Parts: sequence; C-alpha cells; structure tokens
Amino acid sequence: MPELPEVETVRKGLQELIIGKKIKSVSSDWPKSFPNDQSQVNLYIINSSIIDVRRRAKLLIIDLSSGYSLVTHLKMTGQLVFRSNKQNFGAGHPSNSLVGKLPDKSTRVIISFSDSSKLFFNDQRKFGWMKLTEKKDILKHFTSIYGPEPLDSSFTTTAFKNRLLTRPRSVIKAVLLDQRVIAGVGNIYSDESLWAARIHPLTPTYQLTDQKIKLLHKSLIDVLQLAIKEGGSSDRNYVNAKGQKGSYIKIAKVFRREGQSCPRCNHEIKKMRVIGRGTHYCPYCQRLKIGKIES
DNA sequence: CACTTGACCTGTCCGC
DNA sequence: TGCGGACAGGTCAAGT
Repeated sequence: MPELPEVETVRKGLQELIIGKKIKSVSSDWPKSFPNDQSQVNLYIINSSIIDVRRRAKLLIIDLSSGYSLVTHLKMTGQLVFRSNKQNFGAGHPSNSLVGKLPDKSTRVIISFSDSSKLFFNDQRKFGWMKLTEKKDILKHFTSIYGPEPLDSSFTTTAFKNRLLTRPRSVIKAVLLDQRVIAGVGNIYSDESLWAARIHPLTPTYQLTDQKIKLLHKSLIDVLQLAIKEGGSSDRNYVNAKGQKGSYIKIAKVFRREGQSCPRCNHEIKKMRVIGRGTHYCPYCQRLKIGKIES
C-alpha cells in the first residue's frame, strides 16, 4: 500500500512522537512480521532509546541507541500507529481515524515504551515486516538495490533520464514502478504523474523525447510533493502515525477514477492492466503513438 | 531481457 | 443470504 508520500508522512509523525522514548518490551505473535528472536530483542532493543526515524524508498528505519535499527516495510496494508498511555480507551479518536482501540485483530507487533505509550505495527495482509538490523548493515541488506530518491536535490532531469535509460525497451509504467530505477514510486503516483505529463503508460522508454522526460520529471516531483502535503492517499488501510487518513485520493486526477471524466479534456478515464497492475489513464490526452516519437 | 504468473495473506466487493 | 471469483496501493522467485 504505502508509497513514498505515505511512508514519509508516517516518518514525520513518528519523528514527532517517539524520538527519545525508551523501549521497555516488544511482542509479536506472527514471526514473519517480526522474525527476530527474543535474545536479540533483549540485547539490542530492550532499554535502548529511539534516536532517529528515517526513510529510504518505502522503508521506514527507526534507529536505536544500541547501534541497531528497526527496519520496516509496510507493503500493502501495514500501519505504524502510536498511542499514548491514555489514548487507547473509550471514544475520542479523530473523525478521520481508520483505527479504533488497539491492539486489534491486525496487530502484529507491539512496542511498549517506558512511559507506557505504545507503537503498534498493524498489517491486515501480513506482507509487511519489521526486522532488527545492525545499523551498519542496512545498506548491504536492504537499501543498496534502490535507485535515487526522487525528492533529493541531486535528482535532476539528467539523472532521471540516465535512470530511465537503464530500461530503454520497457514500458514507462513498469520503469517508474521499478525500485532499482527510482526509489519510492508505486501504483498511485506512477499513474498520476504519467497523466500529468500526458504520457501513455505503455510508451516504451526509448520513445520519450527529452522534452517529455523533462515534463515527467517535473510531474513526478510535483505529484509526490503534493501527496506529502495531503498526508498521502488512504484508499483503504493507510493511516499515519496518529491513525489519521491521508487526503490525496480526493484530489487524484485518474487513480481509481475509471468511468469519470478526465479533468483536463473531459474524455472518459479508462482502466487497464499493465505488468499486472491496475492502471488508470485518459486515452485521449495520454495517447500512445505506435511507431512514432512522442512529442 | 522483459514480461507473466504465482506466492505471500486477509478482506471486500460483485455477480449469480 | 450464501458462495465463488476477482481484486487490492508491494515485492519476490521462478517460468516463458
């Protein structure tokens, strides 16, 4: 589920809520959600404090004072929700909350802090995970495969073009979703940025002109920044660290809007399958010109 | 090389 | 109301 803007929103929330807290205990009843054993927990988690909360691609990295980190991937339905010691009982949750009293049936890991507050890792589909890893091993084990962060200042149009050229014969939608090419883009924001740049999702990368690449580069960054500003997209499960939904889906141009009118040209938005993913686009203003160069 | 399928899981929605 | 199948924002590995 969560893509870069959602993970970044969770990161910001956790930054504000859990930095400096000391961990008292960790429990999990689903080993795939938290594969580390109790001896590692005792040695490297218990009595250590949260010193930073970082993001790389769609990974959330919680650094501990022990020199280890809790590396988390939320996959499709993961949530990291913080609750203070008083918040968890009775009514009073915000109106845009998707989660009630915790733990609930989707809770896979509970991290308890010394002040009795708790961090809940919920994951309905159990695809996500939280792995204790020595901080110096994170690059080797997880992040070395990822392409550049699209919101870094070093991610210029030229850098983007060079990354796209690593997969010249693939269709652009597949390339945007490839985490080795660019980190953090998923199904929602690939559709949204392709619409903004008026590029058909099935366009082979080599057919994109420099003009189109420049426009897609800008569109991608604009879409991601807007989505962060909106607190991400909550189509189903996604909530931030306070349990609140994001609002981007309300202003999405094509995602999950098949059958509606394109806000730019008024033609009907269509949905199709591209590399096995539901793909939303406007057939009129994102035309595929077979055998010709897009301009 | 690049795409497809199936796997990992649970829940929801849609048609019969 | 029940039931089967398709589908859901992510990534793997294996097969074509």
